[in-house]
Amino acid sequence: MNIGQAAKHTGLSAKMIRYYESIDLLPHAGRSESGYRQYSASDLHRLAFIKRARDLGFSLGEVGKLLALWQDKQRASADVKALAEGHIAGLERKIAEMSALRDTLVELANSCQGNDRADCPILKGLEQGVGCGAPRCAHEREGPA
Amino acid sequence: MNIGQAAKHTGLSAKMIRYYESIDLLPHAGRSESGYRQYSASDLHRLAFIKRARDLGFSLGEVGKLLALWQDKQRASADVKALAEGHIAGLERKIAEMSALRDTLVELANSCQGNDRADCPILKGLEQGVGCGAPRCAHEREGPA
DNA sequence: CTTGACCTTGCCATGGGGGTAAGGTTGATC
DNA sequence: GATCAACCTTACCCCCATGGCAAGGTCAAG
Repeated sequence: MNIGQAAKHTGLSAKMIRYYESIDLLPHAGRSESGYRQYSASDLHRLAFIKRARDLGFSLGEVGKLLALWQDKQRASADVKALAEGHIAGLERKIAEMSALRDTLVELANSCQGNDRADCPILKGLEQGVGCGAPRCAHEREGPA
Repeated sequence: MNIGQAAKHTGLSAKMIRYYESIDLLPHAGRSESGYRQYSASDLHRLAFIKRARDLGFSLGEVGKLLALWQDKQRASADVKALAEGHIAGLERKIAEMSALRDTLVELANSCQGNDRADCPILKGLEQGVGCGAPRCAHEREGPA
């Protein structure tokens, strides 16, 4: 099977399949006489695994670790669980940050009349400093990090 | 004031201040005789505005629009509000996506014993396809986009 | 043989920075 | 006057994950 067919079957782009090979997330694909990459059913299986892990938001580095654990029949399920839980923690951190930003913005937007007059508390908030729970927002905190 | 001092006062890095200038988010800074960038109080004001908008998660493109609205004394507050609400909607979309991913991962992780045995439902889920509400996860839906 | 769909490699771009090098300036100390 | 550290300048390359484009090879159908 050529790369285009493999792409269609897995939902990945041909470009990304080549990229994954280039960063050694995939073994080098076999080649036809004319140099076309050839994919077997087990290659498709691996590609589909990668696709699903990416869809769940794992980084390519994490996907690599998951693939290694997947291949390793001796692995402990605790290792996999730790990886997943680390990813969950990262997601929850980001969700919390974004929720804090959203809340601040909603407050600002609610205080803004949103009419054709110039007065706008949103811009005033940006001008003067507005409460902000995000980690990047360090200018109003005390600690070093 | 030199760029290092401006950076300290605003919480931005000198690097980013130069970058913002290079993409015309800032007017070209004045220069000393020896070529050092010089920043006035109003420059600092503008930099602080940018910093706060970035802290609230606005993209540099959005920051540019906010700056234009800020400068425009004739603007309608509705324009600013629309920008903020667009950003809020984007945040909420991302939060929803990430929450869906988190929920899926939590389910998988909960079903995993996390001991030293090899059996691991997380890897099985990745192998066989696991429910996924994210938009990138198209392989199990029907519509085109 | 031509056409068009597919494949190959390679380079550039994104956003929002970080790092690092090679050199010029400034100001204080010796 | 020399030297040294801290600052500044420009100009590159790096990250992530991906898209796009260009120039050329291949393959199958007409």
